[in-house]
Amino acid sequence: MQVTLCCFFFNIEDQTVIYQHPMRYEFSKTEAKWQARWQQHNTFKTAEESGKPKYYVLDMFPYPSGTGLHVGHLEGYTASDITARYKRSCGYNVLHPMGWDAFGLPAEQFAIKTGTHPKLTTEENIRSFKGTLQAMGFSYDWSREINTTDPGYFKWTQWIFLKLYERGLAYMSEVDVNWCEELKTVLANEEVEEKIADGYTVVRRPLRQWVLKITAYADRLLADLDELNWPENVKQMQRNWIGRSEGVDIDFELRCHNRSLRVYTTRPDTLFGATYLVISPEHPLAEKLATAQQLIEVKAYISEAKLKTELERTGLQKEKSGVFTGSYAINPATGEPLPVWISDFVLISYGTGAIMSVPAHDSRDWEFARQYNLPIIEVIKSPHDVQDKVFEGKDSVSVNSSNNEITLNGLPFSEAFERMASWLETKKVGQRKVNYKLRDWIFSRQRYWGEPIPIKHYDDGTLRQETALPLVLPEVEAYHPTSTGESPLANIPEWLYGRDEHGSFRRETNTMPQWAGSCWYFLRFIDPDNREQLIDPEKERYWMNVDLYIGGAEHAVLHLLYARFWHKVLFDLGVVSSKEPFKKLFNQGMILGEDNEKMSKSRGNVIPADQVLGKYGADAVRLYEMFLGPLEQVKPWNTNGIEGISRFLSKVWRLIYPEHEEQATRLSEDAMPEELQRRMHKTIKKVGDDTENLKFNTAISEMMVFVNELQKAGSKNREAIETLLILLAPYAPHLTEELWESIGHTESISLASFPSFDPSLVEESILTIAVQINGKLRGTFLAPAKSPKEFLLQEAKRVESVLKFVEGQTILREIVIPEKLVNFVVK
RNA sequence: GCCAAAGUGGCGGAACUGGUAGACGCGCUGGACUCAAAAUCCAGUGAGUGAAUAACUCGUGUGGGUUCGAUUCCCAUCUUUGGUACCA
Repeated sequence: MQVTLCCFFFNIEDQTVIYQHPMRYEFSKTEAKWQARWQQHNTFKTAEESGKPKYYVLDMFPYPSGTGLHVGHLEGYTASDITARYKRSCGYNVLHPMGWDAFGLPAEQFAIKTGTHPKLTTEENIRSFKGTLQAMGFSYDWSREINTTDPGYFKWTQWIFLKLYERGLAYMSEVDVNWCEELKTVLANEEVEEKIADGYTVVRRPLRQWVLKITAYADRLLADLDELNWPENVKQMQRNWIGRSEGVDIDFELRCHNRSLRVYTTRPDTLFGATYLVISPEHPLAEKLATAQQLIEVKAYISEAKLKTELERTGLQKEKSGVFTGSYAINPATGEPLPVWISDFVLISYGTGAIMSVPAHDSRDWEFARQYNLPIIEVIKSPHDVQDKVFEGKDSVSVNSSNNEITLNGLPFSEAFERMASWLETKKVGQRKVNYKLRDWIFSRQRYWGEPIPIKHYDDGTLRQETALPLVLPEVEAYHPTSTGESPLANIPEWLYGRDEHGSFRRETNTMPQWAGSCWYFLRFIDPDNREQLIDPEKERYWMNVDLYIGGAEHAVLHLLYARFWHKVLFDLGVVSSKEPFKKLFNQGMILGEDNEKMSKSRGNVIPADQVLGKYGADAVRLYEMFLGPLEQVKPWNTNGIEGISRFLSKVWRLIYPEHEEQATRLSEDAMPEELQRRMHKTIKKVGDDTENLKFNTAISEMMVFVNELQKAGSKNREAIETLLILLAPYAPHLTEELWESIGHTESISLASFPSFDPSLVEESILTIAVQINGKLRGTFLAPAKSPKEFLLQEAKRVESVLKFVEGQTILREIVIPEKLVNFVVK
């Protein structure tokens, strides 16, 4: 499998060729041959009409970057391709498509620098990506290729946006956004950390933005997670992100003000222990509550908080700060006056922007109380003195919690919660409330290279939808954002302004974020050329859900949450028939560089795909990526290891083209010896099970065992070899096609059906039984399968190496596990 | 801090529902073939004691426990990775 296409060896002295072997496996020739043939014969074109059951296996489609693909990117694609090929051989009608998530910042940044239209950059990158994917021999149905920047595609992205708009799920709002200085654009909350990590500056800044009301779907996004066959950790991450909590809104009457202050708490059971209230600096009452005496200090604190970046206010800052307003509120349970403080640890965007502090039972409140010398009152029975240390446990009972109307004393958490919540509700000072951490999705970006948001702003302030979709991007001279924070589109008057029967208008200059196109692309693969509809309902019903979705764990919340949200909206619109898009999700683990570090340009440890492909060929790369370890695991690349895979493929080749022979060997049509037959059936079972369960590493190892066996036995049995080739075909499609042809087949091996195994031949007929003394292995013996216990016991006592341990000892117990072992407990 | 996952030879990793730990591959050692090399094939390869292909002891992060028997179950603890971070 080395690059050596022809192995000429010259003798330096007499200049004659002394050895030439033409039938060594030449991967580059063979791979090119079969890739061309598959293309020519449309081998992997998905049938539209088919009586077969369907299987939809999807990769997270890539953003075609300028740096090209590296071996890490190929891991998931290889896994999905093996699955696709395997499912085809099992008789499924398989949909296995690929496309491009091609709107995005890098192409635009490049355009700003060089003036190259992002479209050109994108086209070129796609060409390179596609070349690599085709060189890997992936069995995509390329006739369904889609590109999110194609007007025929984003027409429907815009269409979905308008549907959101019609349903009140897309609205404009002046919001504090995460503004990225360098990129001159707004980022989603979910993107901020990533960009900061990349070295960008992100600040808070108020801007008029389009926002999608994902919070309206919070409950459904949470509830429907339960039915998904997804990795538990991804579901958990989404649950945490949605962050549902059940609590109570409580109104605290303000002394000296004719109004009340509403707080949200999940611990109404601790109300008797509330000793002060805290409001966020952005709270509308913040300044109003300041007494004359405190006003200067309060104002200073508020403006100081404004200047702090998000990072300073949340992140690393542990030390709490705050200022007393001078005002008091009344604790509805105790009637005691509680001082109202302002502190930036209270977030305006969550709950009511105000909290009641129970320092005895909340670590943040405890810290704050300590710092400002506020009283700490125990109301949950604590194992230690709450003056010294906070007690946050919920598995205790209430104490010191009673007044004339209500007592919680002695009650565990849930009962105390219920009793207090009901009491507050009857007193009309509280109300049960469910809150979510999830925020609405800031959806606009001040960029050129994105889907234009199809909305017209009229002079009189009304908004109307664009009627002619797609609304395409105009050509521009320069891609720089405007200084006002508007996208480059604001610089194109011809595009920007217009007039129609409703009056003159200005178009929306914001574009959509990159996530938009990937929210629904899996639907378009089903019906990529439909000009009338987003998707044909009948086709949608046949193909959805995605049966297997493979991609990186980095999309656990962003893409996967957004896509689920859109899908649910489309479900409500009747466009799709299912509530959830992805039935089964699988996250492949990252492949690290040879230095055990994440691959990155700066570290210089990136292994480019084309490089290893050129050196070892697609089959070896495919097999090696899968052999590296469990698919879900993070694992380092090791170029040495791929040699072993090359050797394995050469071994398979030599089963049919033995060394020093130019012709394919003649296969034997005789029946197999029983030993080999058992081996083969075991291999079929193991490879089938493991491939089904995406345990490709052990499937490959099993095939290696089988090949070693065939080689050792020198077997040329046709059935055995053909079986091997079919099992191996999803993994190493080119080599197996070539060998399949050379042993006389005229049809592609991808049309061959996966063999079935005979259960009676999978079990061994002769088993090795272990003999233990006191649980330690002391010997073994052979016994036929299904031997009775008595027989095993009797045989075990005859094993020579065991005798000396038994002699002179009393056997206290005899344990016999059929087909496994015999254990003597002696003394 | 909190949540989740994982710790097995020199390395990547295997081991079904508690039943012979280390499959398969890399690497390494020796041998065959060769003038020589490459390729290929054969044998060996967890550690220790032993002349030994005899035998025994130890061994799945660490310390305990349950069990005839634990990589697998329980408790504690350490480390690593991923996620999350004042969400009241």
